[in-house]
Amino acid sequence: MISRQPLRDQIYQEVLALIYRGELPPGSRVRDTTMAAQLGVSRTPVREALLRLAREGTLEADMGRGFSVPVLRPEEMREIGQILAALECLALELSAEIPADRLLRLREIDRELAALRGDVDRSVELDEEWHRTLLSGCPNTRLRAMITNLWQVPSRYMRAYLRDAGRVTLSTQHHASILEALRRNDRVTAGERFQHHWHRGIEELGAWIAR
Amino acid sequence: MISRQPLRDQIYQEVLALIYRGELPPGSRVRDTTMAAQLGVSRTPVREALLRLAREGTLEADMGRGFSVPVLRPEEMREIGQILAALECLALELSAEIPADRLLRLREIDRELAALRGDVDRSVELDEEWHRTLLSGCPNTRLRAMITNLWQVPSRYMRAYLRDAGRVTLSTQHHASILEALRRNDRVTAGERFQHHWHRGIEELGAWIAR
DNA sequence: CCGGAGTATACTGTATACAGAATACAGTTC
DNA sequence: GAACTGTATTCTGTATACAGTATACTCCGG
Repeated sequence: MISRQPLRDQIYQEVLALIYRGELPPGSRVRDTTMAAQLGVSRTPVREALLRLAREGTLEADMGRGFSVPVLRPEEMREIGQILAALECLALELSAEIPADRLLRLREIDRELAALRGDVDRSVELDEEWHRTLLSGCPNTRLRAMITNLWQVPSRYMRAYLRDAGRVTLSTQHHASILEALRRNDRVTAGERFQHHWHRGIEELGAWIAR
Repeated sequence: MISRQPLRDQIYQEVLALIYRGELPPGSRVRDTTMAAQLGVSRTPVREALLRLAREGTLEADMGRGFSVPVLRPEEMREIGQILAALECLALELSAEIPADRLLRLREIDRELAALRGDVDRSVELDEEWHRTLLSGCPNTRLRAMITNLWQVPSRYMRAYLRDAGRVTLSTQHHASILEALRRNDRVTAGERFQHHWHRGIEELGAWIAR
């Protein structure tokens, strides 16, 4: 079965990648006509992609003034962080006991993450994959999709932070302590540690943005 | 200050209202060209509105086959219900103590809700307003916006249910018990009752859809 | 040398046009 | 009479065109 994806979805991915890679830095305007020319498509699917990104918080849309990459605000990161912490905890609660092979896979990702030095994009990707893997057993499809979508905001913040601060030590020790609780199937403790993990991350990013 | 709203937003509201009112029943296809002609605008802003509705779950978008109003599935209601229960609880936790005048306003809405007989749309609107009012003190703007957006799914289900079942007794007694806990500023109990409220609602709707 | 008004340019928001795919229907064959 | 195939029509997805508005630049006055 071959899959035909609408242009808007491919463009969506492409623009997201551009923002993630640091081209299109915060504050820069995104002109649909320019983007269309750059990607070799027309404005219509580009605008559809940009409108979606705007609704998801990765872009800003001012009436009559088009789209721009929003500047990083500690507030925004805090708000999204609170939401994601709650939703990921919920997803964990709704999941059945995490099977051993998945716990193994999670440890493996952490190892790879710890071994990385300097590759910002790969680091954040691995962190995201860790969370996705952890919650992959949650039967609430809609919830999983929402979490994946919301992640693009922290993703943006983390990439900017790591790139700027040079610090590529994503807190794998937090991950480890969460896994430890899960290995005992102690969901309550795991949830608490999850919350703690998020709050620490928010604080760290907030302090950095405040400069 | 006059507000110029993009057409796509006005159309968004309009189509949403059409679905809510029961025109465009579940399963019916929504053709952008027809809708555009009906509203006296072009296809472009219509498609932008429909794409947004599709991303929010109020419409379905099949590649190459356009848009349609999804049929009601107990699964979907359960999934959204779990998410909304968690998010509204979070919003309540993040809120400062509910001031007396807001508690009064909430009681007033409940009274109005109890007095209604048969007006489905008004009932659901009031129920939504009750929740919006309750959480209006939450400082997490993003969270509030998300909750409002997510509500369109339960809204659709509740309207269909009430219209079909004829039963217009939206559980105001649950509301009352939640308010009672809040009056004592007992957030934990209020949260628990909130969860209970949602779960009962989900069960009720689920049982009805299963027929 | 600085500030403001006017014009020119560029860009957004919306409308229309076009191409390819999906569906429905009819004709033909078994 | 039923099933399949070819064709016509409709509709989606994408491209292009147009109009109104915001921005930038220049020219003039102070």
